[in-house]
Amino acid sequence: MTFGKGHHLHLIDGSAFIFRAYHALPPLTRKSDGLPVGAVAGFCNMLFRYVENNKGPDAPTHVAVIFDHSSKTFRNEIYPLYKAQRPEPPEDLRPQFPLTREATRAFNIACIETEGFEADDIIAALSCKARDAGGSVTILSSDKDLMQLVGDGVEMLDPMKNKRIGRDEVFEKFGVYPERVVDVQALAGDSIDNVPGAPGIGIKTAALLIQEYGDLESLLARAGEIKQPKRRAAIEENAEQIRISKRLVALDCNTPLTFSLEDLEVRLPVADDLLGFLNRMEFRTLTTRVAASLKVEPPPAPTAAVLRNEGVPEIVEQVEAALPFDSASYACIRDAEALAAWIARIRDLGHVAIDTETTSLDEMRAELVGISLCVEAGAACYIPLGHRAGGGDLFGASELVADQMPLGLALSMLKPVLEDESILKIGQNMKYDAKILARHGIRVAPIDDTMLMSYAMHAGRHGHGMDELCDTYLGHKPIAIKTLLGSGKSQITFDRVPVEQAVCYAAEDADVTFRLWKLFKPQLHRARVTTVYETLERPLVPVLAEMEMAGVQVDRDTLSRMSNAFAQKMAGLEAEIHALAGGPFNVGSPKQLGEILFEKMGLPGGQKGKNGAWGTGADVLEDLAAEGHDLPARVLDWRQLSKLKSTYTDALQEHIHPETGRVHTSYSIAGANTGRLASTDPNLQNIPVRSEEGRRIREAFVAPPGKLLVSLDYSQIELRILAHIADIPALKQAFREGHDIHAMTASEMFNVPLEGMDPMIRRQAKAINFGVIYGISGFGLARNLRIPRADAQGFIDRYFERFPGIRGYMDETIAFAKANGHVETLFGRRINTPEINAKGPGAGFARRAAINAPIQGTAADVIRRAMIRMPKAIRGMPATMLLQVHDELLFEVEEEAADALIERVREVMEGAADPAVKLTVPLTVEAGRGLNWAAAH
DNA sequence: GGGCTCACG
DNA sequence: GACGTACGTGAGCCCG
Repeated sequence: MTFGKGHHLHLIDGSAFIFRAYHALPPLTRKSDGLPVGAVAGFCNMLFRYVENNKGPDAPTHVAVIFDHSSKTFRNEIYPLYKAQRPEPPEDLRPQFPLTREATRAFNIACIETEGFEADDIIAALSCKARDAGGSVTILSSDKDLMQLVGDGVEMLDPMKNKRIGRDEVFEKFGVYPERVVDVQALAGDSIDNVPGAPGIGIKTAALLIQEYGDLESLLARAGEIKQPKRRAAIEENAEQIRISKRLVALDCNTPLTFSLEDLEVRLPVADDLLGFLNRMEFRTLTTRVAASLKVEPPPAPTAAVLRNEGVPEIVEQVEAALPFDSASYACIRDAEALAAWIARIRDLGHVAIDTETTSLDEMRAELVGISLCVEAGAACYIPLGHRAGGGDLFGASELVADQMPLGLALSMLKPVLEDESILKIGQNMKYDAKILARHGIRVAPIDDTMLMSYAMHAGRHGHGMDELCDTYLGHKPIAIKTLLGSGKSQITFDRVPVEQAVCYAAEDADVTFRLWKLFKPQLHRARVTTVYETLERPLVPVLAEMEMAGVQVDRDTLSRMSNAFAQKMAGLEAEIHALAGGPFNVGSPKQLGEILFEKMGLPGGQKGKNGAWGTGADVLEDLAAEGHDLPARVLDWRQLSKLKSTYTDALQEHIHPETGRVHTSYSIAGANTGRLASTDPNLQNIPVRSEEGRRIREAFVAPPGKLLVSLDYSQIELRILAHIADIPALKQAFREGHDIHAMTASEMFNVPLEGMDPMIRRQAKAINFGVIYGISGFGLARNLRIPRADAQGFIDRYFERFPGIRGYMDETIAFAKANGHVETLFGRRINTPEINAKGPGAGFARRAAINAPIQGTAADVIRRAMIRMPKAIRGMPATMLLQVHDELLFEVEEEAADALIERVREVMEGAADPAVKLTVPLTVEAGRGLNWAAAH
């Protein structure tokens, strides 16, 4: 049949699949002869998954996998340097190229490559041809060079993210629609493919220019009109180079084809061919899997070796992770006999993935509704325990639905397993489940946590939530909780979800967790982060769980009184503000305030932001207030009170637990990229302290009768770490001798004596010290100190002159990040820096973040080490660790034991780097105590 | 739901 | 002459 309307062509970017597979998998070899086959294995998994996922009514009618033939193409005649700096493919990948072609043919999918052309050219020609014939096209690739083809029935699909790329997505990426993408690419160039472009012009700028001038030729013709001289020169002087670049990136619909679209019609795999190939490759598990899918007997293994029993575990894991998900296969456990069978299986295997379903995300209030277990990929079950009938009476109470195990019985059966030292419990964000189970008297141990594994390997690359990990690494979108619970006002709690639905959702979560674990466990080692995971991530889980469950006592009356006082003051201020403005308006609306200040009142110095709104930040208002304007001064006061009231005195009261009378925050271990913790619900890491008025909120954080709050914090820990890492003798000596580090810096920089130093000079040195930690810039320092930029730059220059090691540290860190795509802390924590080679303003952000990360991250590692050692160190003392605020730990302790506690904790904190890292500066800890947090700090 | 503003280290 | 910039977070509010 002639290809035409109603037909749908899939074009698979084969080369991208291969490289993806190669880098995603460990270097596997064929058992019988050592032939490298890792990439082939991954490639086959991807093809199998593709075939399985494309069977329904929406299935394509035509499909082809397109490969690059060789590295030399017609583009090298246009520009000899094109892709010239591209490294040769790795030694163990090269022999796998022909095998991937063979694999494609084994799947009975058209396999296409043409001498002298890139895969992209063939994809372009096929897309055009199919589109012109009236069919639709999906290109399975995430290659930006193909985005110019999108539109008119042609779309792309990123196969890893399962994300559709249409015209709008292209616009998002390039700032122009597909037909102008080549213009933008021609201007921006591409350092990876060696497309020269215009120097200093990145995608952002190129898009702006094309948007303004319409297209590339108009831009080149009117280049003289460009206002910014640098850009103008870059374009005027490189016009020819830009035109060449355009020819390099433009894909040609007329690339010759030696076959017709009809040749690409979808064909079913021929069982003998496909199984024969897979078997020859010795992909045992995949062979079995494919045979099952084709409903034929798997062929006997070619050798006696059965991979599962004889090692090469990774390949089994990879293949297992890729098995299709089947929610119909999940079991629902309703009686002790069935549960006993699963427990026996768990004991046999020595591990289990577990997930709890509850009525709330707040572990301190959540009620347990069910538990899911998974013992191997696809083998999962759900135990409903607390599901209730839909409606309920007036008070929301309702009966448990029938046919559920009694909660107590299930837990008493599971407890010995969950507490068994020889059985590994695997979870995604185990702190949550551990806390839920702890409330039922179960101490889960030992554990592994897939969220933390991902964090140890991929911090900075992407988030570590289960849905995202599953989609990214298993190519599967798990059932969204929203589909069960709904959202907004009509949202229900999990106990109201029908058991049948709950089984599919909950068991799948355990299944996903198990598969992620299978995948991540061997990868940790290859990423060299096993130690980080095992010493800085995993052991923190029980420590934080204890702290969160302990909570901190907060006095409701104190907060309530403060709220009332704030409300009164605010009302007064509001009246004054309205009077000054000559009419009422919403003081809390930056938009309205900006209009009042800069339009109605016509005050000077107003600046509009990028979306047309007047800036009304504190710095702007402070400047206005300093010029004697009353209204902005009052607004500043009002804002401070409003913040304190809504975020603290009001909101904190809501967080006091009805039974414990305490506030239980939750720390996310994998929240901040640098290794810091983040505190949520409520955030207890940003309780005011800098202003006198705000600091009083800390008076509401109290010690119970007979006890004291004790606070210990590291003094200048980040500067000390900088002094150590950058190896600055003067700084290190100052820290060893206990000098005032900022005064010392000022003395060194400005040649002034320490005695009788001007506080302003010291303040400037302090700002520079902090700036260095943040990846200093003249602009930033100038803004912070409110001095001219040239002066700020002068300070920085002098600083680098005096402490050349700092410069060295910065340069080396950037170079390391560029070469490796990540930076590291002293303890080996890895912070990925995917944007480090970006062009444009993003580059600055990435560079400063890369400079900051090892310093902030090392400090975070140090306090993590201290916290992990703390339970043992203070065992037997009448004391509890309550809170962490980045460089501070807060404890509650019986009065008489405060001295002993401080001594013990200080010892642990000051020695926390030992013995893994021998710091060449001392860490010192300052301690305070009192009846409330304000007094203890 | 994004942007603004502001609290902390 | 002004692409834009100090690093890392979370929460509450306004507004479309």
